[in-house]
Amino acid sequence: MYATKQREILGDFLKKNSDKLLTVAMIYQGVRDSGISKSAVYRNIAALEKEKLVQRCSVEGKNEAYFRYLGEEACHNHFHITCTKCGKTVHLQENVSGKIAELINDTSDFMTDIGETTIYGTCDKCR
Amino acid sequence: MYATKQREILGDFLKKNSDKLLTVAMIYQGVRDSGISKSAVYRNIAALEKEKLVQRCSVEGKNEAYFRYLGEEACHNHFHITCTKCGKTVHLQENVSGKIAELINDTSDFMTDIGETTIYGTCDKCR
DNA sequence: GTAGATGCAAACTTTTTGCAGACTG
DNA sequence: CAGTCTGCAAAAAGTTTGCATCTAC
Repeated sequence: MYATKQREILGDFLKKNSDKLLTVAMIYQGVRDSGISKSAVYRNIAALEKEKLVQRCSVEGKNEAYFRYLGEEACHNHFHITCTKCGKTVHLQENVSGKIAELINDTSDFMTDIGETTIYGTCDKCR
Repeated sequence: MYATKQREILGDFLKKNSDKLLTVAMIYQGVRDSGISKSAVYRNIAALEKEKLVQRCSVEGKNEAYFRYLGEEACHNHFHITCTKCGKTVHLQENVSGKIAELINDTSDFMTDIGETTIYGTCDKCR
């Protein structure tokens, strides 16, 4: 994966908005002035998704794909909680995340994939 | 919401496949012979989603919407775990689910919405 | 009888792809 | 220089909608 100017622009934008859920339209809106095409956004998002640096998710009632940036290394070791009302996302403490994963692994036939999971809820502002 | 024949067909199909993630294409494929149009599938799925009887989710690398049936009352009181490899879904024990929700609520500013959350992992067969 | 559902086809939105030219290493 | 990426525009895929008709209550 070459370090192109477009990729850098996209990466910067994603990092800056890692506490939100973004659609391709939102991303494109935010970076088009820096000079990057919609196809490049699609192609790079797809690449980042394969590398697990970006996570695809869905929002109730919406048909477009939403994405969240998970670029930081540490993000694979803790759960993310997203507000179903406003999309705000926070990182759950790592020790709590581990405890939860353990509980699940012990009481089911599944091995939890923390990085793939998003917990939904309501943030204090939206309550 | 009238109890139409189409709705019944759709409901039966969803119940029968509540341990899988389904796309509209899959659903339509499974019910078209019973006599139900694609629009009716879309419209009814949307209605069921609003009623929280069906949950929208996404699958890595796929752009279409996936759905899971959550029709049973009890399904709102426990987490669901879905295998990222094969889509198989199981219900996590209710007391464990409660414990997890409590942990999250106590260590973050969020109130967990169990019904909205799907935990991802790998099932024993896929490991 | 009336409000609500359906089917069909057309419209729309979102995503993917082919290709020629540009850039990275 | 070779392999990869980009932008554009066209194509494809997935979803929604208008309307006439039919059905549930």
